Amino acid sequence: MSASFPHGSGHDGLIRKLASIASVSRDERIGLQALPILMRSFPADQEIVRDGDDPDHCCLLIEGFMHCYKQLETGKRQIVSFHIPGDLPDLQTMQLNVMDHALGTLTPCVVAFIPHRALHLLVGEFPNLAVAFWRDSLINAAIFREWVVNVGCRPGPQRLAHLFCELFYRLETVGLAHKDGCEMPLTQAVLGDATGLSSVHVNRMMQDLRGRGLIATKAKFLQILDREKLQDFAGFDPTYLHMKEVLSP
Amino acid sequence: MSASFPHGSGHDGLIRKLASIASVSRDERIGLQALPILMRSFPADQEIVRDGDDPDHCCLLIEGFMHCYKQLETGKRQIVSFHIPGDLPDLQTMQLNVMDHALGTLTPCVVAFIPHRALHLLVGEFPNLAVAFWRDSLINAAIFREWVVNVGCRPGPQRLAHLFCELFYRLETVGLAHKDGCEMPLTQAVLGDATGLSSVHVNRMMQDLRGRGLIATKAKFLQILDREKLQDFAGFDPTYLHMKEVLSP
DNA sequence: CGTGGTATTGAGATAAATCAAAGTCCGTGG
DNA sequence: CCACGGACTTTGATTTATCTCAATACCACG
Repeated sequence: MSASFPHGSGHDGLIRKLASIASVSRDERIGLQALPILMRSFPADQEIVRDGDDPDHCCLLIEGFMHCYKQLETGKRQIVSFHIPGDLPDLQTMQLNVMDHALGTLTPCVVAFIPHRALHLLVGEFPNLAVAFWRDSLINAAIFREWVVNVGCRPGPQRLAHLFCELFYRLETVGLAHKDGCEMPLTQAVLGDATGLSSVHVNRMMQDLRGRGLIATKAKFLQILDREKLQDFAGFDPTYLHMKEVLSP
Repeated sequence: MSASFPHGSGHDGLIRKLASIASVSRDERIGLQALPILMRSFPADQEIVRDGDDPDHCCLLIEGFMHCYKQLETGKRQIVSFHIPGDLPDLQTMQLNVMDHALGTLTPCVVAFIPHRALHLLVGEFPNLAVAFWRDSLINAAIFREWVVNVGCRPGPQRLAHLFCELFYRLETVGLAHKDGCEMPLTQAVLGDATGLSSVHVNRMMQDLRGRGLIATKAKFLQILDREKLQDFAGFDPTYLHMKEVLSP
């Protein structure tokens, strides 16, 4: 199993995730290891959970990029979050019955499905794990807040730059970044749907960022030429990601 | 005490809030009643929690309107949420050490302060209350998502209309709306900071909404002339507020 | 009855959208 | 190995939504 999925089994991924946001005891680890997990692979651009669904399981992303989005009747689409390996993109379905958005793959993905029933039993036994999940939800909410700021009041180039800073930072945290950049398998149309810009404008703003010597792109790789300068330009302050905070027992 | 605060003591407000998102047992109610709560009044436009703070208590809004916002170095300001009586606008400080935004009053407010220490003891004793808090956080996150959509891809008039629908709906839920509208003590500049529009543009878009026969405004009251039409126009679907969902024990 | 904060109006500037056409890249199959 | 097709990126030209600045009008309150 872990042979076929280079980034570890679902259990390992989940334990690593929770350990990164709260301390996890030995018993809790054993409980997590016992969770029934179903691993599945998906092609790119596949809808995994539909808007309006009431799923009976959560997803843990093992490999690939996913996104949450809302499709408006006007034809417009807004991406509200990107997800990278280690994320629990629809954790809220444990507590909220109806999906108010859709969840889909952006690239080919490996996803681990964990039944709500098993998760509820587990957090019933280990309240500390409920706290870890709650904390994860709160960090996600903090990211949403920053996205409101991003689309609400940053000009095009800064808006893209800020998104790049966030993704780089998050990928780094799970060991998926390189020294000078990261994989960025997102088309300009996708970046547009995430930033509230048209794809044509995204293209021009990327040229702007390249012209400023902040980034370079080759194929699906985003090279960050000067991280400090990029962050300053974007007004990026990683505090909102709440990564380096003291872990309480 | 409850004599001086018409909308009930802090304890009542908190119990009502939690009961609206999860079932609360008799013992839990007793535990909540025993919380040490400090009530305070504030004038309008006062910052209650600062960006970067690490508070040791949560706020429960008893009376008035509050808002969460981020001030950018560029001088721009983005409001990321509005809060009405019954809300816990900084509940996340129970789990996240650093405020990544500020919290302030919009109107004169009555706020109940509840120490983290007491809350942590309580949720330690009653894990079900932790779930209720978690659920509240998730509903707030759902509202942030919808705000990303609002600012990201709705045109001016629809954007304002959507915000009005949301506020009316939420005020209704806590019994603070009238049949045909609600108090709306928000200046056009404030509405602009929330929707990512300039105050001048807000003014023109309000005229647009009035011209369409959707709303009317007198003094600080927002009259909703045709709720159906307004919701259709805004593309408003209250699902994301997760109000009517089955309450699990 | 001022006076300060809002709301409104007008005119001009600008960021970003739209539409349409090339251009580039990349995988696939012949 | 090359040619093809489809998806993505880039470019140009035009239109539109929204911003900015500045002036004026309207209240509500002391």
